[in-house]
Amino acid sequence: MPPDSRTTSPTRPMRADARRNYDRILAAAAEAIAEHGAEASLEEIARRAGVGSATLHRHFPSRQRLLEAVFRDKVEALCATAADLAADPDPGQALATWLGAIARHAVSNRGLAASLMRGAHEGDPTLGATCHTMITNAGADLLARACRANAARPDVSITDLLKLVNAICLAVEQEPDGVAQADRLLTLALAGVHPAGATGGRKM
Amino acid sequence: MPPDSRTTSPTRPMRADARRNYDRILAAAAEAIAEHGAEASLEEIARRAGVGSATLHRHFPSRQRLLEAVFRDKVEALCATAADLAADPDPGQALATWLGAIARHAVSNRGLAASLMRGAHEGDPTLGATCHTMITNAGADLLARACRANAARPDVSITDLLKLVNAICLAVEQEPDGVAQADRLLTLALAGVHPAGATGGRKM
DNA sequence: GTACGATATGGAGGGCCACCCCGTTTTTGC
DNA sequence: GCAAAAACGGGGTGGCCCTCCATATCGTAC
Repeated sequence: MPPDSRTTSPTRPMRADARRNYDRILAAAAEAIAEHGAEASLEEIARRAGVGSATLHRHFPSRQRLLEAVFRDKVEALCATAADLAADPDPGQALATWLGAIARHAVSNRGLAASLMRGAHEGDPTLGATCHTMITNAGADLLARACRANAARPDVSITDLLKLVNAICLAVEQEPDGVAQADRLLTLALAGVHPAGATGGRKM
Repeated sequence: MPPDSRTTSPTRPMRADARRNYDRILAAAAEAIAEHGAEASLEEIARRAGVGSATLHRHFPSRQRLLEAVFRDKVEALCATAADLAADPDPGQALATWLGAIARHAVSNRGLAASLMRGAHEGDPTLGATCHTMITNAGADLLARACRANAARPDVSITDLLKLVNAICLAVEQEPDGVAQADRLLTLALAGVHPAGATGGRKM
């Protein structure tokens, strides 16, 4: 959803050329990020979009904003998946499935993990609507259900869980067999290092 | 150990001024990396060291080399810790303790995780002696012992385990309460998401 | 102590980048 | 059509990484 595609709005609708450039930049950014990851050159994106670099910066004041716009629909899809899974008869399984889906998306869409990881932090008070908060909200229910069904430790937070998944994806996203690695590491983290049945706790 | 401090050596010893600059650069790099992480500006490091940027590049042909030199002693300490823990009566506990130690070091020494994560990969065939391989070798024993004591799943590799730890550290290293977060996430990953006693496996 | 060859140095410069300023062009509402 | 508002983009600034090569410094043999 580009900022002002809706015509009836408190803020004036976008001018036609602005909207066209906005879309072009988004398309070019998607391409470039797929090729070079979240650190893709903004100038190259502008070049590909056939737009001056100033225009890019006007539409997306920060790299994070651009990333969020690029991945908005993927994130929405993941949120929808979460909603579907909320009806799953096995809440523990549902949570695991969802985290797996995030991992799969994050590894095959370079830059997504980075986008999910950083909230609207650092003096960018775009209240709500960031990828980070969207995913967090979507996952909270899933985790709560899993907890209630005694399929997840009660002391684990959705924030920690997502941080774990994203950390894994970020770490393996530029390796050739990233998908396989992410899956293996996530499975490991969910099940724990100790063999099933061994004492679970850990002290240091 | 600077490359050629030893006087009896197949390669000629370093010239005194070269050695002085080498040390200065290392000190400046440690400072800068502590402040700005693994992506600290090389030019600023050279500036702080009072040397030209060419000198820095001559001594450390790549950022990775510089990181490895900066963190060499920390890594050696971790390896020594591993050696000590190899005598621990509880191999599972020993492994967990060691991984925790890595996490603590990695979070409080910004850049260490990044240095540990990347091996000598990408056309930099500095056979052996990289941080990555040192840590991997040190951990292999610990994991093998834990496995034998049935305190770790037999199908987990030391590579995966370290990747997990480093991923976590990389993800939280720039947050204010990084140490606490890293510890929480590592504990979670080691113990698993499922409450102790629940079925361990996960399918997707 | 001096002279000389080997070694190390660092400033200048090239290529790339993010970000901003401001004169110019395009769009829109009337 | 027209004027005001909105958007544009070339070009400038400053930062970064990295390399070249004329110069300075060191170690040594005498």
